[in-house]
Formats: sequence, C-alpha cells, structure tokens
Amino acid sequence: MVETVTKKELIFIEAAKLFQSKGYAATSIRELADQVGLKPSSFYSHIKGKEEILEIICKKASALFAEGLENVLNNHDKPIKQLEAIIDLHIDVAFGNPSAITVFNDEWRHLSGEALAEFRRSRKSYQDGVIKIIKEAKAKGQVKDLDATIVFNLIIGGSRWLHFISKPSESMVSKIRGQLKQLFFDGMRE
Amino acid sequence: MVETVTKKELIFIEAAKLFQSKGYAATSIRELADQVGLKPSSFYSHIKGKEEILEIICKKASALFAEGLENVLNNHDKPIKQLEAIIDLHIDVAFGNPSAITVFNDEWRHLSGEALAEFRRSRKSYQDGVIKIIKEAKAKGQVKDLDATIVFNLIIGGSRWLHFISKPSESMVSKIRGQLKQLFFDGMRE
DNA sequence: CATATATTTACGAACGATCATTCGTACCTA
DNA sequence: TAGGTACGAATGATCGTTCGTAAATATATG
Repeated sequence: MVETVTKKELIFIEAAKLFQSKGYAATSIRELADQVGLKPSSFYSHIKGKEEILEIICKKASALFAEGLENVLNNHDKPIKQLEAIIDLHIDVAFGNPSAITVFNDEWRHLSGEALAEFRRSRKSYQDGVIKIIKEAKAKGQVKDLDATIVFNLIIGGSRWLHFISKPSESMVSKIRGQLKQLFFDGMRE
Repeated sequence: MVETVTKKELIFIEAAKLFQSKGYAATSIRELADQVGLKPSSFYSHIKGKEEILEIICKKASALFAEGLENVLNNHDKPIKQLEAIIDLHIDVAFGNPSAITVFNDEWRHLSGEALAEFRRSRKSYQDGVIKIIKEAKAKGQVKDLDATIVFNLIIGGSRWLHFISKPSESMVSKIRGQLKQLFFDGMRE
C-alpha cells in the first residue's frame, strides 16, 4: 500500500474540484467517475449516492471553520486579536482549501433533509461565534459601533473571491493578507 | 391590454428568481413553465431555448452595472466621490434587483460560446472601469496605496450577501448603506 | 507456504425518471 | 384570413442508480 490517499478520499477531492468549477447540479456521476478513473457503476462500491459526496464535502468545509474558530479562541485572548485571526482563517481556507469556500458558500443548498439542517446549524453556530467576538471587541471599544452581522458578512464576502487566484505565490498571499487586513481594519481612505 | 408586463418579460422575471434560489442547472424548463402558468411546450413560442433565458438575464445584469458605471462617471468628478457612488450602485442593485447579483456572480458560467465570451468582456470592462477609478483616487492621495484589484473584489464580495435579506425596510437599507460605506472607507477599527 | 474461503472492488448492461426540445394541431385574436 | 399563442404527445439524450457477475484482494485454514 504505497498510496496514502484511498480511492474514496480521491473521490471527494475530485468531486470538490468539479463542484467548484461546474456546480453540484451540473456535475454528473459519469463525469466524476471518469475523473477518478472508474466506471459509473463502480462508484457505488464506495459511496451511497451523489448527495453523500456533497454531504461529506460540506461537513468537511464546515468543520474547517468550526475548528478554525476554536483554535482562534484558544490561541488569543483579546477580541481584536481574535478578529484578526478570523480574517487569517478565511484567507487560509481560501488558499489552502479553495473548493471548501465555494461549497461553504454556494453548493450546500443542494443538500436535503437532515444533512441540510445540520449544515445550517453548523453555519449558524460559526456565525454566532464570530459575531460574539465582534461584539466583545465593540464592548471593549476596539472596533466601531457597527452592526456585527454586517461586519461578519463583509469578512465572509470579502474573502470569497480569493480562490479564483490560480497559483498564488507565497509573497502574493502575504501581500493580499496584509492589504485585506488593512482594509477590514482601517478602510481604504488615506 | 391591462398587463404592462408581457409574458416574455414574465418568463425572465420568474426565471431570474428560480436561478437565484436553485441555480441554473437545477432549474428545469418544466418547473419554470409551471411558475409562469404555461405548459413546457408553449414555452418555445416565446424563447429559443433554456440558455437564451440565461443569456438575456446575464445581459441585463451586466447592463445594470455598465450603465451604473456610466452614470457614476457622468455625475461625479472626484474619484473618491465616484468610488462612493460605485458602492451605492452595488447596494442599489443588491436590493433593487436581487437576482441580478447572483446571476452576475455565479450563474453566468453556464453560458457558452459567444454569449459567454461577451459576458466576460462586459464584466472585465466593468472591472477595468472601477479599477481605473480606484487608481485615480490613489494618484490623488485620497485612498491608501492598495492593490486596486483587491479593493475592487472586496467591494464586489462585500455586497454579495445583501440579496439574502428578504424584505429590508427603507431604514434598514440606509443603515446598511451607511455602515458598509464606513467599513469600506474607514474600516472597523475604532 | 499453499490453498480455500470471504470480502471488497470493478464492470457492462440495463432501469426508470427526467431532461430540453420538436412537431402537428388547435385555439384565440387582430 | 393570418399570425401569434397554447397544447398533448413524442423524441432522443442524459440523468442517478441497480443488478448480476467477474476480477482482485484480504483472511482464514490446511
């Protein structure tokens, strides 16, 4: 066993890519199977159905943010530092796990039943966590008196395009990181 | 003829709503016909095919931004004022034509051939126009020395969630407008 | 170590469902 | 009478998925 990635994991990796570029609904099992090097029928030796793939990917993406938030809270005391770490988290996910961004933002709506409900809960819980940080920073007088939901959505939306950058160099990432933080914290006005 | 909206226009209106909530690929002609009060076959008395609907909607959405940019340039001299007007434009479109935002951001990728090429040109032209404003503002020392593309994408992405607000009151819209501008221009730091 | 057995993985063929679309025809209106 | 609008029925294509079966792999037994 030389391969460190099982075929099932490979399915999720390739599926995430396709879902990102074409969308869940427009991606067929046949196309996906082809990408993995399997016949469509062989697919069902590994997964229960198409939606299971989306479920797993969505779960991974929301776990990424949930764990990220947890780390932020463990590693920083001051809310303003936590806020900065949250921005870092979004940038890290966008560059390190590009397809997670798309799925987290757009494709989850193709879930159904309990998987959809659970994703919504998880997303809401993340949002609440970040909003709590914003409110604490506000209470300490470190950020302006702004609606926390608006600030949250600006951070979410403001890092929603980064995954379009194909092969960002290390220096480019750090430049974007710096400028985005500057924008979020101090705006563009000179 | 009491109706001021032709059936063909109604098709585009309902289609835009469905594309926004379910996505283009996941929206069937049957469903769309049902929403308009027609049988699927009757649909083709009005339109050439499914993709034509997306084409028209995408064209309208990009025209919205193109005309908006033109107005901004005609009505304001100083780049910093133009920039503010651009932000207003995005907020106006998000609230006044919610489905245009989704289509402009996401669904256009389902276009093909010349329609896709033309949309890309139009989008690029809008982006170039806004970036030019940002650079002029920078040259005048009115905004920080930031990468114009980053600023542009933050504005685009930062107003990409507004259409989720279902029935915003007038006061809510103006509150969001004020806070978003404050964020874009001066950031969240107190 | 070799052999038999069980389990997993892969496949071709086919299923029913649904897809966008076409066609011939009827209706409605000008 | 003519042109637009609507419809039922049917088309071929593609969808996700199932099924029986064969190959490959792992496990157990001699």
